Amino acid sequence: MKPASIKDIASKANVSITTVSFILNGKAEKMRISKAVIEKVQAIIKELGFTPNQVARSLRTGNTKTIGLIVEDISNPFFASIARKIEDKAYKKGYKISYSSTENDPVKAKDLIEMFKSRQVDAYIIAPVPGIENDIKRLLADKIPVVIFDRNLPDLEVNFVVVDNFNGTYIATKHLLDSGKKNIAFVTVDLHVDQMNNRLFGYEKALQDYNIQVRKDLYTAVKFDSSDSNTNAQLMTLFENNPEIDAVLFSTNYLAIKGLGVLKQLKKEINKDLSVIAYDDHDVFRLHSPPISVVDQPIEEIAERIIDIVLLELASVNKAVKNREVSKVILQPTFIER
Amino acid sequence: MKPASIKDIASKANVSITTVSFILNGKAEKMRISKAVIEKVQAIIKELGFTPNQVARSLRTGNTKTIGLIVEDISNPFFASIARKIEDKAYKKGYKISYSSTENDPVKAKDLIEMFKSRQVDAYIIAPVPGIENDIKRLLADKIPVVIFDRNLPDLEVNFVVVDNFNGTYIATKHLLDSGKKNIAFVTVDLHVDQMNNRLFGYEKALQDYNIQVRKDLYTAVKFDSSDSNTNAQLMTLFENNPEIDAVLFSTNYLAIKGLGVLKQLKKEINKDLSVIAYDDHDVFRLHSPPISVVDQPIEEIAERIIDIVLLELASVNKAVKNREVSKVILQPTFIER
DNA sequence: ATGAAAGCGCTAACAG
DNA sequence: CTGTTAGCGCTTTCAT
Repeated sequence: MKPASIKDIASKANVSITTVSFILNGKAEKMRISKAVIEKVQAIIKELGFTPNQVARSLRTGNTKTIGLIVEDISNPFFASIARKIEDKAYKKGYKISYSSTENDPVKAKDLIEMFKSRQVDAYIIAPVPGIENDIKRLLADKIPVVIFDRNLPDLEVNFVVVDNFNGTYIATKHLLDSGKKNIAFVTVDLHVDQMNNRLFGYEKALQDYNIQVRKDLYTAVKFDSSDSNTNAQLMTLFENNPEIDAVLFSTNYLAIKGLGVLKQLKKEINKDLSVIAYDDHDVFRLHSPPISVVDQPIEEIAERIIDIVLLELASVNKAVKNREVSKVILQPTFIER
Repeated sequence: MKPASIKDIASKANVSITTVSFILNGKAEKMRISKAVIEKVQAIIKELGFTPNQVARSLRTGNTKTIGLIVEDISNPFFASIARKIEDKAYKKGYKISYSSTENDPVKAKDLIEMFKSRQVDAYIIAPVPGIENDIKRLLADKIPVVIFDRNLPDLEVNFVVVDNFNGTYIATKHLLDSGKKNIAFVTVDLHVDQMNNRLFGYEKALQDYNIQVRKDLYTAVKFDSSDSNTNAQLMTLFENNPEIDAVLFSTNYLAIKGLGVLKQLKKEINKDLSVIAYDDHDVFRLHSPPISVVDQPIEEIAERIIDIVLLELASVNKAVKNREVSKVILQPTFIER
């Protein structure tokens, strides 16, 4: 049985569909529709369990009450937590979230934006991959609200919410140096995105500030889509070839998790043979014996700022077309010593 | 600037919109449209970067190429991993995923189904909360594909993919008993859903099979939305009041993670003072010192079976209306000894 | 082999 | 205060 339509409601109530539509959209008051009619119509709506067809509504009004969320990988706890928070707030405003994972593939990312576009999502929340700048530019040109996060695209005049990655590794490295470490390794991922670059710079700058030479051989970039065994082999090599390493800073949580596995295999004793700092907190680090210090990103706040900006833009999109300033939010990471 | 419509393409190519539509939908051949026209139209489509408006298409055809995913909490790694797998396969078939978290609240769950319905999603993947049976029944009555997972609703004739929860705790408990444990505590969550009930039954049955009496005081049910500190206090009490506990089985991964924190505080030494088994694997358990044994659910396979069933139903929904048998998939957990 | 036209369900300008 | 009506962009039947 097909669901009831506005027409059915109208005929059953002996009113026009306009009347029903107005009541549905809370414009009954403004249109001075009689209380009696309003109540009658609402009773029938309830009786038939009628819900307006959002697709038809979208076609007519041009907005879908849907926000597109594009991240690298929704199963990464960092993104999953943000997704959850965003969903929560969006839901309260009647918005739904459609998500997609780019796997850091610009082609897929472009394709996803295309798909979302054809589905007419009202706004985009994107953790950008390199090479996607033009697609985002096009969105912006069409006055569609966009917020990017996690990574910034410095060339783009777009809302963003990022964490100060440079400072994150800077304070972590400084901490290691202050506690007397001399040979600090840095393990990162082979992605030349703004955020990873800055994490490297923070590490290097701290070393320089302490007049310690940056040693290329203590720096390892693991390929993004490297297999588990390749990653392990690469890390293994790093530690075996450089037994003088007395501390290691991992630039992502999943690398740190892999690294801990490798160190365990090598029977390196953490805090005795060497110190470990991870980036992005995770239960693993808190419960590890010994616990692992981390650079923590304020996930809740990231999510909140993102969705606030989106909802703000969404609310004002039909209002004054005054060119709103873009929001540039840079949050500070914190170092959690354990 | 508004995006191009099929009309624009048609007029620019001097053909009717029908022709364009046929070409768009791969029906050009069948309609024997000349090659010249096809090529001309396609060139113009590419030139204008035209993509069909999926909303209009949906209104007309009644399908949105969107699947609604309703879980308890998308940020839970179990659900996030499944979400990722499902997204992947769905994407390849041109489907997008809209997700929502129920927070185990039947009211919210109902509301979500309502929202998805009004958005005309083509199919539902649901980790059901109690009290939602009727809403699912209604979906089924409307011949909308539904797959439920994680928890079964025994009263419903609906596709499901679940893991044998009874057997999961049974084998874990048996393992503990075989290694000579006598006072095995069971920590679970205060949710009387099929899946949690079965985990309790598996534990109890194993004890009975070994002629060991089930002791109520070694069983603790933490409230679902209990605060961290309350949960910790409750666990603390359990271990302090019952120093004879020589093993503990946690029925969820997040409870086990909290439990490990508490045991750490109590300075209990794992594998010496007592053994610990968790439910659902997690990096935390693998990397823990000592590593924690777990009952592992085959996440990949769960996701695969779910999406396969959904896509199958979606593909056959317009075909013969023969009443397809519902798929009942029960997967086996494995015990990972560490 | 191609075009005209109806209509999916809804909103909102306009007319009474 | 309420009704009529014109689309939103697309698919598809029917006609040519």
